[in-house]
Amino acid sequence: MEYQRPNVAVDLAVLSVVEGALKVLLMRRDDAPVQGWAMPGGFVHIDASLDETVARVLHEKTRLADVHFEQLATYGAVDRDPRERVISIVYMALCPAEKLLASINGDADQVLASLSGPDGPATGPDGPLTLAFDHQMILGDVVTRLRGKLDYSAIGFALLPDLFTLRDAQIVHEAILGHPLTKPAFRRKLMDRGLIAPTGTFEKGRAYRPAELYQVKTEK
Amino acid sequence: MEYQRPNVAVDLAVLSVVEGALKVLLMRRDDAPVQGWAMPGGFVHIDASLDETVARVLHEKTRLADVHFEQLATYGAVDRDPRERVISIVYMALCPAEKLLASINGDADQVLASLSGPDGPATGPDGPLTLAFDHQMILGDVVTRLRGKLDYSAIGFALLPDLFTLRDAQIVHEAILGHPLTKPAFRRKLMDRGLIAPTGTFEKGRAYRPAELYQVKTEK
DNA sequence: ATAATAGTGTCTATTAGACAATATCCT
DNA sequence: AGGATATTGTCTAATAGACACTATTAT
Repeated sequence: MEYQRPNVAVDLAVLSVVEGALKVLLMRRDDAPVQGWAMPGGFVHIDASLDETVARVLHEKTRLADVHFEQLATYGAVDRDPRERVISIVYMALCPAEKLLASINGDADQVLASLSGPDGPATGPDGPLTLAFDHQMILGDVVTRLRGKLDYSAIGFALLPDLFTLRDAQIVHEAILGHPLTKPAFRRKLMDRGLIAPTGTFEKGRAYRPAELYQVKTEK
Repeated sequence: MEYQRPNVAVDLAVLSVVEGALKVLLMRRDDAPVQGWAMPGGFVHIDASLDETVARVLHEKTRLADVHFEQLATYGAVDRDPRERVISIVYMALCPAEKLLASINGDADQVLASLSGPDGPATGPDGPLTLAFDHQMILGDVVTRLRGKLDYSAIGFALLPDLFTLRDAQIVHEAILGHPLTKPAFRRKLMDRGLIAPTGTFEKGRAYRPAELYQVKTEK
């Protein structure tokens, strides 16, 4: 081998909108000298593609499967891991709230942290969290990218279940953008983009008027 | 070492707009079994950051320095290089035409290929080129990203010299987008975005009315 | 004066937000 | 019947394209 090779890892920003707030799944790290909360991650093996590695890490750390993910960026500062050189390819994994909550039930080494904006800290139930490595900075990039892709891609729908109301969609958009939207304009834009279609069925069990359920259009 | 580590390289899409056409710098590869034209690239050494590696490769392969570059994406299919596992972090380097033309003068192993769109082939002076590895697909992603960032970022100005006319800027935008723009709307949008400022000086040596020279605003 | 391009003004079509009215369902 | 939310309609402000007009410079 001509050159000494760096380690290559994938790190995952597992994202969801829970009760109107954008959340990311973090795991406790206690291996000295690296302490604090970190995104789940794992090394890229010599015979596994990046996508296969993401799926493997997702399953190992969260038991999640069939989750939409896409690449964010790659981070390679020499000393981002103080122990040895690690280049991290960061992916965003987007998951509906119910699905994520079912998969991380009751583990004290995991936390769903709130992300308020590109510059705000990741916040757990007891206040701001100390993040390991450069993960706080990366999560800033995550929010920026999410906001940027929200209205020209279908990325927001990956955070919703198969059937959802327009109100659900609005809550997801507002959580990512960090500010409220007006209902008629939001509704029009969503319909005009042609990505979703009404199903003719309605939600049940609500105290008041039920909303129609929509789904993402499959193909065209 | 617990796992066998993959090679990590950076590949550069060195881009410019020359005579109204979007161009990318490609280099001939004759090492069997990999043949065809490829983006310049190089391995990431254990003690060099990604940005340092990009600057090093730029200088080694093109003698260019002080060029704006930004990360595109990372490609990691297991067999994208048939010889051994290589994960490539691809950067776009954006360069004004005069500067690029001065740096690649007269080298037969280099070509400035035209990029017509996300799906069109890279085309040299004698027709479509055969690209090595997955570089044809990557160049499709390059064009898509360029087009996407064109009107919410300052990326287009990195392809212009320090002083430029609004006509120059329009030519660059049209080359990237692949379709003509209307002059008043383009002019208004550029001015409204507040990224550039008139200098009060004018171009010289034109047969007809000279246009005012603009520059990118430094800070605010 | 003329050719050719620089730069500006106006009209219109589209889009997005604010606001309000009506519709519907559960209790 | 009443409360709360769903859904729709209208008005207005901002934006972008089309088109036409005026301005300026070299020859």
